[in-house]
Amino acid sequence: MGDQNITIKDIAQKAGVGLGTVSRVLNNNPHVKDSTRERILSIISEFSYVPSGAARMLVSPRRSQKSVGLLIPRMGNQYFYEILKSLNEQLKKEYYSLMIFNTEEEQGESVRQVVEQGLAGVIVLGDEPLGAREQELLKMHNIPCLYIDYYDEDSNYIHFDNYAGGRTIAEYFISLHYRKVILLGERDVSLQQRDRFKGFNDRVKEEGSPFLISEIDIPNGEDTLNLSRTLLGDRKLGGIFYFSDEMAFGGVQAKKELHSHATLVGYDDIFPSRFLNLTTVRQSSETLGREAGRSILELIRSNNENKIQKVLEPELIIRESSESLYEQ
Amino acid sequence: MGDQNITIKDIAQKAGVGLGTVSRVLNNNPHVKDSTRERILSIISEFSYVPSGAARMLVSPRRSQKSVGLLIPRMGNQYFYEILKSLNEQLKKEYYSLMIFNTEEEQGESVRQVVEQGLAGVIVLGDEPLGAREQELLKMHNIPCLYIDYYDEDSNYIHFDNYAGGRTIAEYFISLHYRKVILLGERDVSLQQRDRFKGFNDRVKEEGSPFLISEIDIPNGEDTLNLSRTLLGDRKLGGIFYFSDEMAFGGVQAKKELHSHATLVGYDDIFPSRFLNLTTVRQSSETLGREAGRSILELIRSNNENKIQKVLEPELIIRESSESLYEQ
DNA sequence: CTGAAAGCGCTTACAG
DNA sequence: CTGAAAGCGCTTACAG
Repeated sequence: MGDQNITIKDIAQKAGVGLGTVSRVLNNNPHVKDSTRERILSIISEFSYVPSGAARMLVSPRRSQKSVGLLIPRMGNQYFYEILKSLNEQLKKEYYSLMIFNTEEEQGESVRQVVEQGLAGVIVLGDEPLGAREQELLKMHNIPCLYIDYYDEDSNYIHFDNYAGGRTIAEYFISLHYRKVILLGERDVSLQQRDRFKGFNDRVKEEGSPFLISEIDIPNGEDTLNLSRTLLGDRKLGGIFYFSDEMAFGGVQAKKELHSHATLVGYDDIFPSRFLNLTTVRQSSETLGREAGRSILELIRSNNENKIQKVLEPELIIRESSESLYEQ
Repeated sequence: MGDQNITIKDIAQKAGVGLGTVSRVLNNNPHVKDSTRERILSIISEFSYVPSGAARMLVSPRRSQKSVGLLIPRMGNQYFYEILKSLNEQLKKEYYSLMIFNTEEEQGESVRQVVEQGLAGVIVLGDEPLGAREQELLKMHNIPCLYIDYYDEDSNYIHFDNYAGGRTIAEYFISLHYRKVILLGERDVSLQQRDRFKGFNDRVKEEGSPFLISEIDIPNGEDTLNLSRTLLGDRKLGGIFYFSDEMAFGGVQAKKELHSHATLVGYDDIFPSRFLNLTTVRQSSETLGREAGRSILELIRSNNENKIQKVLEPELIIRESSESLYEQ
C-alpha cells in the first residue's frame, strides 16, 4: 500500500511549478514568493512527501549524513553501553545520530559501511586500533576517527588515565599500611590493565618499604567468586585490586560470606558499584561520552584537520567496602 | 587529502572496460570473465574504491539500508540500554546495523529521518505510540514499526506482561502472610505501572481476606531513600512493592540502615539488582532484545505484511532482600 | 522570483 | 561476456 514513489516531480506537477522551485522550498531558499512557498508546502504536507535522502546525498555530498558510526567490539563490557547514553545526548545537540556496529573480528565490513554510507565520522571503542586497510580507507575519504580507550601518537583518542588510576590505588593501600596485596586481572591483558597495574607497581616501588604484590590473571569472563573466597582466606592479605568493578563483584560477595576485613578495590565505578559500596576508581562514563561526542563533532567541523588527544583524570572513590556494613 | 571522488567511472577507465562491467563485478554478477573480474577487483582494491551508497540506494531502493532505527525516549531508563546489546547482536546476524535516535519530545524529526534515509524498519521504545502523522508516514513508505513496551491492537509490539508480574508479586506477599503493603510508583503513571499495580490489586482482591494497600506516587526521578526511611519506620509494614528496581535501590539502603525486616520488591531485575539481593521481577533484557531483533527482521522480511504481537512472561526472582544478610 | 537543463554515481535492460 | 544508454530523485548554476 502507499505510493513509495512520490517524488519532487509529482509535487512540482501538482503545484504547477518547476522542480527547481520545489527544491528551493525544500532547502529553505529565500528566493521563492511567499504564496508559492505556502502552496507547495501544503501539498508536501498533504502527501506526506519526504525527499529521498539518497538523491540528496548523491547530489550534494557536502551534506554528509548527519550521523556518526560507533564501532563496539565483541560482546561484553557494560561500560561501553553506559557511555552510549551521554554520547548520544551530546550528538543530538547538533542533530547527529549514532549508527552502531558490532564488530566481532572483522572491523573491515563496518568501516566499509561507514564509508559507503558517507557517515560523518567514526568512533572506535576498545583497546585495539583499526587495521591498516581500514585506516587507509577512512583517510582517503577524509572521515575522522576517534578512539576511545586505544591510543597512539598518530591517532585521535580520548580515554581515562589508567596509569594514574593505578597509582592512586597504590597510594590508598599505602596509606592503609597494607603490605600484602593482590592484583587480579584478566588473562588476555589489555592496554588498560597493563597501564593500571603498571601505575600501581611503579608507585609501590617508589615507596621503598617492603610490599608484597602478587598478580593473578584469570581467563576473561571467569567468575571471581571462588578465587576470591580462596584469596580472602588468607587473613594477612591487606587487599585486592581488581582490574574492573565487574571482576570485583564476585569478591564483594566472597568478602561478605567470609566476614573478611580485606580492602577490595575495583575500577570503573559502573552503575551497580555504588550500591555495593565498592571502593573504586571512577571513570565517569557520562564525562567520557560527553567529551567523546564533543571531540568527534569538533573533528567533523574542522574537516578532520585538528588532532584530538585527551586524557581524562580518573577519581578514587572510597566507599565503605572495607567497613563494617555487613558485620556487627 | 585523498580524492574523495574515485568513482566507478575511474575504475572502468583504468581497467579499460565499460561501467556496466565494473558494476557487475561490484554486484557479484556471474556474467563476467574471470580474468576481467580479477583485473577489476585488483584495481578496486588498489585504489580503495568504495561505491557510493547514496547512488546505489537511489538506483535500486529495494536494497534499502541494511539498518534499523531505534527511537529511545528522553533520558533515563537504564533498562533500554541493556536491551540494546542483545538487540544489536541479533541484528548483526543478518548484517543489519542499528541507528539510534534520542527523541525528546519530537519524534517527528526522527521518523522523518528514518524515512528519508530509507531505513528498513524502526523500533520504538517507551510507553507512548508515535503520533498520527508519523504512523502515516511510515505506513506510506511501508516501513515496519515495532513497539517495545507500548501496545495496542493495531500495532506490532513486544513486551513483558506487566499485569502478570504484578499478580505474581501479590501472590508472593500473600504467601508471606503480609497484610499491609505499600505500592510505590511514579507520579507520571505509565502503562507499565498501571498494569503492574492493577495485577497486584486484582490478585489481592481475589484473596478476599483483609489486605491494606496504600499507593504512593512520587515525582519521577526523585530519590526514594528518604521516603523509604519514613515508611520503613512503621514496623507493621509487611513490604513495599516498588515500581522499578531503580526506585527500590533507595529502599534497600534505608532498610539496611534501619535494620528493617520489611520485604522489598522491585521490578526489572536490572544488572545491579542481583548484587543487592533485591527480590524482583525479571524481564530479561537479553530475551527482550533478542526477540525484538527477530521480530523486526521478520517484519522486514515479510515486507510488513505479518503482524507481530508478543507478550513475554516475566519471572519472580526471590532473593534474600528480606533475609538476614545485613543483620545477625 | 522561476523554469529548463545538466549532472551527481550508480544499475539495469538492451543490443551485440 | 561486454558496452552504450537511459534513468533513479534530487540540486545547482544559467537564463530569463
